[in-house]
Amino acid sequence: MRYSKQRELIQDIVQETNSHPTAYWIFNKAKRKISNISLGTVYRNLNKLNKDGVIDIFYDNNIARYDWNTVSHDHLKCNKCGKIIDVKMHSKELQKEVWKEYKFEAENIEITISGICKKHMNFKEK
Amino acid sequence: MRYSKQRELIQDIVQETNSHPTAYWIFNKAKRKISNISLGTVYRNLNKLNKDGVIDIFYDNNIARYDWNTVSHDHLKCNKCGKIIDVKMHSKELQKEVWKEYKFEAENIEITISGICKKHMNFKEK
DNA sequence: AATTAAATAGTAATGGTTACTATTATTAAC
DNA sequence: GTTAATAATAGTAACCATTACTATTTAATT
Repeated sequence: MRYSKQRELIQDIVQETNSHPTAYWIFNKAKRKISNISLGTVYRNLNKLNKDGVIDIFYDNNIARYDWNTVSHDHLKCNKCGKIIDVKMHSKELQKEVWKEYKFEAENIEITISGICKKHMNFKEK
Repeated sequence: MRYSKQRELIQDIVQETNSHPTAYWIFNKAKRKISNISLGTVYRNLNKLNKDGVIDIFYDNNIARYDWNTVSHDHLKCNKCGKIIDVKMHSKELQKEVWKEYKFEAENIEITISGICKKHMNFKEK
């Protein structure tokens, strides 16, 4: 793979945020540095970086989000503010369970927990 | 909500399969009974049935799949054959864990495990 | 039977993503 | 440093899943 400043920038943008950005968000951020960068370039490079194991893709409902964190982990998504945070659940046990119960050889376990984050919880209901 | 034979048919189709069909699959199946049914009608009614709690929606990467099974459960997806099967993991414990560790109030836990199903596993590598 | 409004078919529009193509830029060889 | 080869780009068109729009049909109510 040949060097390109566009790809370097895209990788930097993904690796500098914890916001699990969409391609479009990355595109807009990238435009501040390379004003004529194309959305296609963003997608092409995000896919390339993902195939090379540099970044992760996951789907939030039907839209792709990109993550610098490539080690297996899970997500909490707040239904009030939409924020997604990384967590590590004990999914090793799930892998064992799924093998024992279903003879299924788990390669990837994706857990998305939606609910209400600390910040947006009502401690007292009126 | 007023009766419509289209909605009844769509509900029947979803409830008669374990294949976690897409809207388009349902649309094609429905056409065999109502040849001029419209794809928009399929989508509108799937959403309506989901809001009424009659069926479930979940996302397989970026496409919606529909499920007659509305009680909380999880999915195993085989990377070889694409088949998705329903399983029940012990996610009550995850709910507790996420509360204890992150003070996050889980409402919905979605676990998708991809890997290799029994049928497509190689027991002996050459 | 007449009235009302919800649901439909058909089609256009939308949003996210990929494909295409002429041009540009990186790398390797001289 | 030039040249040659070709990977990557910008810009745009195409694609696919889904939603929105609108005139017409149909179920329910009077």
